[in-house]
Amino acid sequence: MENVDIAKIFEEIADLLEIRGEKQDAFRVRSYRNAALIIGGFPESMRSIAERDEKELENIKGIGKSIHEKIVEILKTGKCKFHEELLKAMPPGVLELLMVSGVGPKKAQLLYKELGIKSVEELEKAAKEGKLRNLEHMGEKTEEKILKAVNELKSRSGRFRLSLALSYAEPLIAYLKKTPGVIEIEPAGSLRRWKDTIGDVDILVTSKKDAPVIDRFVKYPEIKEVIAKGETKSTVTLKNGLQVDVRVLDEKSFGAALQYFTGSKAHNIAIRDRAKKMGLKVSEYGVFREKPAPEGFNQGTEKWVAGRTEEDVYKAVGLKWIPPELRENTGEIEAAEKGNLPNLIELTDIKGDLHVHTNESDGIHTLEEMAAYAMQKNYEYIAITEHSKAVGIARGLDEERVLKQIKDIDRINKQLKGFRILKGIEVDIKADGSLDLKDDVLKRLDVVVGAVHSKFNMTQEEMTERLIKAMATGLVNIIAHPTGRIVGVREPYPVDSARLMNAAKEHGVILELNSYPDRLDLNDSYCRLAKDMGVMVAISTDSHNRLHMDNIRFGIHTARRGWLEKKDVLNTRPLTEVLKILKRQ
DNA sequence: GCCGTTTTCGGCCCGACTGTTTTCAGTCG
Repeated sequence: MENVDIAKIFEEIADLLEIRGEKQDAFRVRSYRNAALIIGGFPESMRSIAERDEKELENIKGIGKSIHEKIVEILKTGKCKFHEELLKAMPPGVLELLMVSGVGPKKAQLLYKELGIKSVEELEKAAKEGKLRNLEHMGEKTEEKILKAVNELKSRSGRFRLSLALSYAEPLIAYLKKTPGVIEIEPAGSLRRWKDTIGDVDILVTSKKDAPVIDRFVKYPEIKEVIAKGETKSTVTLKNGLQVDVRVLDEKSFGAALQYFTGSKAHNIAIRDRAKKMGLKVSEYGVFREKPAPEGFNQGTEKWVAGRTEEDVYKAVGLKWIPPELRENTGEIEAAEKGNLPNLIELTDIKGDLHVHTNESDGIHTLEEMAAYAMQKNYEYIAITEHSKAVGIARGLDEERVLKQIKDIDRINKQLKGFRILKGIEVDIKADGSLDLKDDVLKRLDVVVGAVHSKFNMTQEEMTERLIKAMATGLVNIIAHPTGRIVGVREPYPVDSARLMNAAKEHGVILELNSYPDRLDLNDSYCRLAKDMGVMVAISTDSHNRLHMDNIRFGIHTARRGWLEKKDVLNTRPLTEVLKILKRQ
């Protein structure tokens, strides 16, 4: 039971309570949803916290007595009695109805109560038969909308990877920029927070009065369907399935809107809650001070106090500006309050790349070409780390070819000034935890990256043992693939992260954060855990061609999401320090 | 169900859009 599984149970409890719709449940629903948000985004697993000390769970803000007990119950038994009871009273299919856009708890309840609908299929059937239009607050249009949404749900492929969403959003932004009267245009939402997957794209625009922003937006040729179109807001679906929201704003409220639409939801709720306690109200239009109603009036007045820039908004609620990547309500607000925000790593801090392939194994460019591109990026060094022989499909190197490459690199290094190619390898960690190349050859290299390429279906314990054994050889500097996660394709292979990191610390091993936009080996929560446990991280690209080196920006933003600072990352250091840390000099 | 610079009870984030209504309920972000 990982955090996501626990979060899912609480999310379902919230849904079920909401559909049940008893008045006194409304705020319980919020509590469960809030708990799901917090647990889902929590940097450490509930399991390892509970193992250390169950009482610690109660210290987490948003988790009280009841939810604390339920977490312990779920960890112990794998399920939650309260959840099961709710499920018994409500056919599980009714929950599915919430996945249909336009159907929320109230409609789901109505559909179930009045028509006995308890699955998406039944909903579709009833809509086709024209049975929905007779229900309260529903008509023909609702019926149509639901049918459309059901089709949409059937064809929807889920969230988009960040890199893909960027490739769709950038041309659209360029298109909108050409609208006469546009002043400023900025993507917000999870795109701005650099989440590794994106549900939809939010674009904010400020413009002169009456600029035809929305009118031009809905004419974008890539649009499949306009879902909503108002004066200041419009929602569409693109042909590729991506949903895009555009909001047009006054300059005066641009900062407030940027803050609001950047999210995350959990962060915003916390910010608004905080503001309220200070007698302020935060909306996308600004920060307002509420004045009490004068004698004889029902309603007080509001005074606009901030909103032009994000800095102003945060300042108004007594906080330092918080980088978008941190806005998940996982401690950043408290840190901003105390002035303890991390000084996040920047792209320009990176001095080299420690995981690069050439055409000697499965890359496409030569040693010289890769080095030249790295120099162009103002790097001081790169490490050439080919696959080893066990990875036959990638033309992995055996001992003999490694020795030959060492000679090649020595030769090229002699011709280079102010730049050095490090001799390395991405050695395969075999199923039993042994390494794929002989010790004496590995010892001759500057850097050894260990990686798993086979038998991903091991149990968590077996996989953790395998990695720890490899670390214990004392020959591995950097461990790649500690989660093996491919965004949207494969969930992480199971590793006991706390144990892994303890072992990394013990053996002086560094964890690799792979910058492939869809192959995040270290995700943000692992980064944060690594930071908390004092384990160093290397942000690498695993480049197979020279342009892959540009992917470093995805790694940087993942690292920022994981609160990493310059000092936490190996390859922000100059070459001499790196070699010292790798204990090769 | 959670929380506390409104502290153990009484609050709990805010606004736009749609479709149904004729002043509003539901959904979404």
